[in-house]
Amino acid sequence: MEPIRKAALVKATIVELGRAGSLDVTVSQIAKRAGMSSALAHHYFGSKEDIFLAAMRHILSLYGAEVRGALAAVDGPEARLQAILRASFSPGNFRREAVGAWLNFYVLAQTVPEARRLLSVYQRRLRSNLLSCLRPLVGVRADRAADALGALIDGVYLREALKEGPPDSASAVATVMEFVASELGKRK
Amino acid sequence: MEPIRKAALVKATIVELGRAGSLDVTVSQIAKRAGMSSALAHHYFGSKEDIFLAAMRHILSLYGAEVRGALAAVDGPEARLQAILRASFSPGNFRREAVGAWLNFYVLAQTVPEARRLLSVYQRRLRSNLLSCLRPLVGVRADRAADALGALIDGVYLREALKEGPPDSASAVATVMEFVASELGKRK
DNA sequence: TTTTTTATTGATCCGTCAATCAACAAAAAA
DNA sequence: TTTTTTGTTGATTGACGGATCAATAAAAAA
Repeated sequence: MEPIRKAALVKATIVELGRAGSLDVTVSQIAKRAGMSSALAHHYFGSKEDIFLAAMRHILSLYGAEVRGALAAVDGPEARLQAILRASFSPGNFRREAVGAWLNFYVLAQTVPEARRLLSVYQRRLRSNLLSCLRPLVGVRADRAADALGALIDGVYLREALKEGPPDSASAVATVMEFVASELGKRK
Repeated sequence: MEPIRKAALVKATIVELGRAGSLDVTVSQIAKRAGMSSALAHHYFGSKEDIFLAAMRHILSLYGAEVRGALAAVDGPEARLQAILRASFSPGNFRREAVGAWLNFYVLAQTVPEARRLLSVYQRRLRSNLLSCLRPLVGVRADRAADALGALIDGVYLREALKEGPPDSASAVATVMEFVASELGKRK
């Protein structure tokens, strides 16, 4: 039962986090959505914080898997770059709940060291992925470009959280591609 | 007394928000830092939410003033663009507390309509400022570029919230400038 | 079959906190 | 001076929520 319950709770947490748009979500709400009592949630995870962290790990590993999959399917720095971006804004990651949850993970990271660590891991991995694509393309400028591109992706996520209506992957990718294209010196 | 007390509370709110890194700041904490009782805080502002909104307006208007001032001092689209960026990352805005507060305003905007409205106003104004600089420089690509640049600025703020140590204005501006430079087709 | 482990919940405890209120002080107006 | 307005707080209320616990059922092991 344990793995099933935990998975249900993690999923429910992400939904509730996205719905509420803040960390002010009660364990009872989460448990209810996952179809169990709050006591059971506490039984499997020790605390509310642990539930949040599990949800964070889930989203992060989902994202990681998607990127890895996309990278495995293509060849060459430009194609790889594009793959990373498409994965970053794929419907799996770039959806209301996930975006809402994401924003809150940043907040969580302000107070919970483990959350901060997880977010740092994500940032470092993204950076190193971007760097390996950019280095062959823009040489020494790759470092700065990777920083900018990473920040840009996060910024697009952040702004999506404010918009209403369903997220628009295509437009998000287009916005980021605009940056990449000009960075690579290609004008259409 | 009213304006003095209110100002003190607003300032204290920003400090506490930055310190805690979340909206989980009690009225008592804020009031204490501002040198008064929580009851008095409630007396002058009706509710905690009003205090947050006042703090938000304060930061936003501070930012607006800085940008306006910087714009008034220069001429020509490129110089104006640079002025906006320098103002965005000037020590006045780009400091620990303000950045921490900023992140939380995004969270607040998820639930409080007025907060969302304020943030939208900021975004629109920034966008229109950027657009007026970019249009003469990159023509039809200006729209997308303005979106990207706006998101990039927010993204740099977001990431700053995660870093430890004092914010580094220079490096932030450099990162964003990297984008602008390549957008304008200028390689160094 | 008896015993132990696992799954589950309702009720409850304990702390926190926004908001209110009664009371008091002090300045301003009458 | 008396009265009113303004400034201020300690104490209290009422609600909420994380965590714990006692109790029950059901499955697994002995």
